[in-house]
Amino acid sequence: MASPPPKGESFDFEDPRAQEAMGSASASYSPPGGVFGISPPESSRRDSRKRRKDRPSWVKHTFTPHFDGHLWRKYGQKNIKDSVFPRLYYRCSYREDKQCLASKLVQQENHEDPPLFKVTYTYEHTCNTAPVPTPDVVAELPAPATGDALFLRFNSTGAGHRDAHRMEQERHYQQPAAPGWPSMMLSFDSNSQQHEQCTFPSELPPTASSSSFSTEGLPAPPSTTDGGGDGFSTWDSLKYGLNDHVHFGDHSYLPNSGNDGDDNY
DNA sequence: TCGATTTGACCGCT
DNA sequence: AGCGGTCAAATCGA
Repeated sequence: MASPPPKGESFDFEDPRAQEAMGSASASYSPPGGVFGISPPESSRRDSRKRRKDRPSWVKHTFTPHFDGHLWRKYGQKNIKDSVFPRLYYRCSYREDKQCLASKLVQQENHEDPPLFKVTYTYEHTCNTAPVPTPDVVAELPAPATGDALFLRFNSTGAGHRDAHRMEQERHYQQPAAPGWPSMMLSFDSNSQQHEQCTFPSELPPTASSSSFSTEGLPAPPSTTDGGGDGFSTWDSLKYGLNDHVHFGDHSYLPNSGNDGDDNY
């Protein structure tokens, strides 16, 4: 995921070298893989477990670990000592196809509503695949006078995606909608590889989060004939984002985009 | 039938 | 020795 830590989400490097590579910049971000020049592990099982510490890794705290703009395949789950929640292991779906070594560990950290997840990423994506379908949608709602706001803007050539059902499954892991969920401000422009995101807790009225965010002004939901892929449509993306509070993060990285990096929870 | 997930086992690391 | 990350066979679902 080559993306800068969205505002409102903390983002820390576990590997000191990684942090060093970030440089001054909390404001800039580079794909660790390219920065560190660390060779991928050998393909053999034995070697793949070697020198674990040498692998670049960085940590991100997020409410929506399952939807970060890349396609992940779960390959393991483990109960961790001293942790109530199991740790989930994912790697890039294109691991074989494109020798993409990116992987991530997802671990829920608390019972909050929404629950906070710690996501540890290892290796940068080398698959160069477009992040998850970025909808050809521009949907904006005027911010209510109360200050509660939902702002979505998607500008993208995003093609349909094939991994829809998995997203569907993953979204079920999310907590059900609740008043405490963060509302979201999000601006997307995949063409320019830019996005900004800001999540923050608020007492978002239901009307602002979903029901009033009707189909008005939006393209009609695509037919279920998955001509454009497996059905994980722009429409679905939108619905998930609004109703299940899965937001669109880590769409891409932007060298000069804001990276507060240390606004932890 | 094929691809994704689950889960027990293996093994590196501390 | 115990913990944690990964593998891979079994299972599940579309």
